[in-house]
Amino acid sequence: MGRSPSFEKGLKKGPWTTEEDRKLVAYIEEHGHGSWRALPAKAGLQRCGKSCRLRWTNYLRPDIKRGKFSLQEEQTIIQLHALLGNRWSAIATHIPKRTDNEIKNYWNTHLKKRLTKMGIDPITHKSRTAVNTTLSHMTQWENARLEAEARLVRGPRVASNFYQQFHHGSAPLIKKSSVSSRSVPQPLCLDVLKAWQGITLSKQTDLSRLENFNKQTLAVKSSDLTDMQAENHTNGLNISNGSVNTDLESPKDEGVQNTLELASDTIYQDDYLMEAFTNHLVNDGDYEDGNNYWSNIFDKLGNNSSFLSIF
DNA sequence: AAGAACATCAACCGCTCCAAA
DNA sequence: CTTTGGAGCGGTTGATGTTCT
Repeated sequence: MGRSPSFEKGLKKGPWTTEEDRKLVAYIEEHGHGSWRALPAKAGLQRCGKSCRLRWTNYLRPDIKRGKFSLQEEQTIIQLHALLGNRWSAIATHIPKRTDNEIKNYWNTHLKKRLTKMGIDPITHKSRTAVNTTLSHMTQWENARLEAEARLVRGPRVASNFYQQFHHGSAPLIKKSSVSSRSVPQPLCLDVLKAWQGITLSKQTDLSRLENFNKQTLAVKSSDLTDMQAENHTNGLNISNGSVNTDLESPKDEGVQNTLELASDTIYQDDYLMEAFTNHLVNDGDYEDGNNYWSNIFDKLGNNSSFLSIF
């Protein structure tokens, strides 16, 4: 096999000229990109299809925001990277108008260095001087995350069955990307975490510190709020001022609160949220049984319309 | 002022995934 | 079931710009 490199076909490489950009944009605006391989000839470009696709998706597409990353975007990238690792395309789906390439570059040139300077390992997102207890918490979370993602890889039916079992609904559980058929379904565990962050964060007295991140990641649509408020106190949840609160009271909730109080770093507070999330929803016995894992989640959160909309 | 060192980021490469034949 | 080719992903490169000595 092996495809011929573009230079063997006499195709141009390197930086794009404004004339090439103009041709590419004009063609796509009129015809759509269609088959990328066929596009260059039709558009009158001496480029390979791959180069055209890259130029379009990373630079010319109209729905791209360029320029400096905001603090909020930075925090989101760091938190998503802690959760997803170097899965840039997955991270990009959660940061509007930014491309995976741009996020990857920004991580490699700015954020990674900054974290290193702060004494934080950019791979594990742990302080290099972290004590073993933190390590074990994060190991616990990582195991939980990998387990959940492994289930997703095995197939969406796993979660779907739970949903059917508890709610007899027909809403799809896996978000399918509208952009690409190839895209991996977005990890449910991430979305669940987001929802859970919204809940646990609302219990903090110092909510303002993370308010922006909370609003962004939970992404409660204003249109959902009415529905949510109508379901006040369903499953221990209630809605007010755009955030989700919980009435759940248990020794574990106290543990969550105590854990949160230990967190001193704004960005890395999510480490503790992960731990809180893991501890609260997943005890050792339950977690070995995937059914209990998901049924716990749906039991605690599933009747909330906004939460369901996440799926 | 000059050139060395460093930073940035667009673009490329090689690989995998997946649908269609 | 196997093969093929299009598309997308993540890692890396290299041209260009900026800062430092």
